[in-house]
Amino acid sequence: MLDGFITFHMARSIAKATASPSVESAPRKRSAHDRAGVTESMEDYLECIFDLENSKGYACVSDVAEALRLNRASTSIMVKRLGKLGFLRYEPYRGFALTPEGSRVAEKIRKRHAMLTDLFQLMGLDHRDHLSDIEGIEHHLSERAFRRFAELAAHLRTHPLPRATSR
Amino acid sequence: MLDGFITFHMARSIAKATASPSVESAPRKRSAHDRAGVTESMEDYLECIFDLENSKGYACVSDVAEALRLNRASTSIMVKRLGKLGFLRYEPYRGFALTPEGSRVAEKIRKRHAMLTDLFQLMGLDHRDHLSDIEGIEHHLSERAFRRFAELAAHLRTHPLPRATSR
DNA sequence: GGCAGATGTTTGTGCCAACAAACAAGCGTT
DNA sequence: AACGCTTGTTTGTTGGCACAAACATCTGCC
Repeated sequence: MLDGFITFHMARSIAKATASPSVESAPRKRSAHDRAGVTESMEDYLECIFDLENSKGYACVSDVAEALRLNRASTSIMVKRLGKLGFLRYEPYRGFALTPEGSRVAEKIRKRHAMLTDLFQLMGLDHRDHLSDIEGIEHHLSERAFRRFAELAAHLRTHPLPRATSR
Repeated sequence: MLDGFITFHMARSIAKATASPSVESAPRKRSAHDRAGVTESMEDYLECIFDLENSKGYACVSDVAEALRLNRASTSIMVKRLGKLGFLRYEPYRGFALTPEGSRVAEKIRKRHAMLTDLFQLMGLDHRDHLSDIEGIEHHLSERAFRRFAELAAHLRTHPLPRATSR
């Protein structure tokens, strides 16, 4: 067993004399998120609160929890934390609302979400089947990439991509 | 202060009588990853090990740690875990190597990485400036979306996208 | 054969983020 | 005023994943 690298240490000696490493060495932000202290999770909450405020005028813990399919407890804790961080005006038991800063973050994500939904549609991918792709990607688009992808979408609208090969 | 929602409970009563919620309610996989028990982190490790095996013939804890800019301790622990999960053949102090299953996962990510690098390039986005976009996105592309994006890239190669507007 | 330095592993901590269960507050009804 | 339902909060636990520091093992070299 493990015969695939019986020569492990042998190989190491050889490598020392020959090859050089440096295969990959990106800066790497662990756990993805963290653009200036905002985690993906926070972005999700903020986006959701933003949507709720826009659709029914305000958000409450229970609605956010339900929309995100999370526990009320988790939501309450996060709302409190987002308050402490300045993304929400928050008063225990009284409610909460986005601050301009929170709104800014939420809108950034919402825009990415909308653009991606659009782009997927234009590529012939039903956005409802690809919600998790979209939700995954939306947190990882830099401003530059976002703008360029938006241009791509605009281009595809006038110059449709040929129909998918298979499927 | 907080005057923005003094009418919180009032609003709630009103809402009860009028609007309906259901603003958003996706299935949502918390923490993104988790395609059959493989976390993003694991995918990163596997991809890295894959690259190392392909470039110098084998991988060791220190190289992986260095490539991912992580602690040797973290790496050691994860390697052990990946072994237990069947992605690596692993013997303490002796070394490790990808199993076919580990290879499969790693290659899936590597392909997505390569495709995205290509796509970004074709869109006029220097992939080196957008490594974190790419690394973020590569974990979130379903097979279907991946194939379609690959087709998009192929198309862009023959039908270049008009130059970026501003920047 | 034994030591030093490199490499690998274990242990103890910390943080994020989820959950369940217990508890608190607000509001309507009686 | 008091009960009960809904909503919000706190507490205790869990799991992932990172780190530093302590410890173990291996290898090469004398």
